[in-house]
Amino acid sequence: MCPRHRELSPVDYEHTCRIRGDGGRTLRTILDQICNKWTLLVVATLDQGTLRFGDLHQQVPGISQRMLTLTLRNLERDGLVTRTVYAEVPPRVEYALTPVGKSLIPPALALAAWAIEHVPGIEARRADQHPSRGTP
Amino acid sequence: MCPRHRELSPVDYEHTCRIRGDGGRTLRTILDQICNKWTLLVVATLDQGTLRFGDLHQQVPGISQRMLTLTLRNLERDGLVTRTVYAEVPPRVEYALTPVGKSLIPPALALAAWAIEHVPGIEARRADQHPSRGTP
DNA sequence: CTGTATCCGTTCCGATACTG
DNA sequence: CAGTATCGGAACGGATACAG
Repeated sequence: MCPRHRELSPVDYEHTCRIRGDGGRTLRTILDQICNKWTLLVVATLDQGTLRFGDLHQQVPGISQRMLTLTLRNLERDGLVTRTVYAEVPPRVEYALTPVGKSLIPPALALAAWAIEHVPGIEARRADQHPSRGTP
Repeated sequence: MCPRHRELSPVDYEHTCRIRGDGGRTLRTILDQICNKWTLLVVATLDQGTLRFGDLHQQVPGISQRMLTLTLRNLERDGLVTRTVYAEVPPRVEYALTPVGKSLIPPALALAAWAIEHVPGIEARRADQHPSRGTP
């Protein structure tokens, strides 16, 4: 335990160090992973079950073909989704969550719940402070 | 409930829709907010209690003065932290979490716990797939 | 001590065109 | 259907210098 934390209560220490940990490196690794605007939404969408590329493209609103491909490639590389190619004409490719991928859903839910509860208030604040610039 | 979700089980529907919600807009709002590399670390650091600008600069490893200022200004604008200026020489400015800011800690913990559990495996996968650069 | 202003390279990502 | 390739604008963020 680092000296600065000696006087914190156990619960505070647990909070602080679990998040800040190794100088934030572990947390930043996952943030780098999920914070690219699309990853979490793709994972959440795949929580429904196996989906084809085209289905994902339809169900994740606003994602471009390029970003969907890149996102899925990263998720596959990290072992969060599986990619199954069927040698048919026309081609069919199916994506599904691995157990590791599924395990990301509950933390994502916690974040989503927080967002649903607090984002409206945050946006109201922003609107108050920048009356001209709102949601485009 | 949208037509595509009619046949999902209630729990699946709850999962999917709580995350994907309004086309992912609410979730993306908070992701845009916390995914800027520093916000979550600053919030986690402030979980200790009130801190001065210089303390934060020391305790968040690697953050630049500029990014700390910008991050704190955004958090203040969104009502997650308070900023208190004391008219002294030299000046003293203290930052603290608001209740809304504190409420972000538990979801952040859930994410951090996931990262601590799974990031090592993910990095091992990446290392396997990119063994070395420059092998002849 | 607590910032602001400016420069500037890097990364992100949308649009578009093309392919098996 | 399921990608890949390329371009270019925009945003991110580090370094540095300057200021109240």
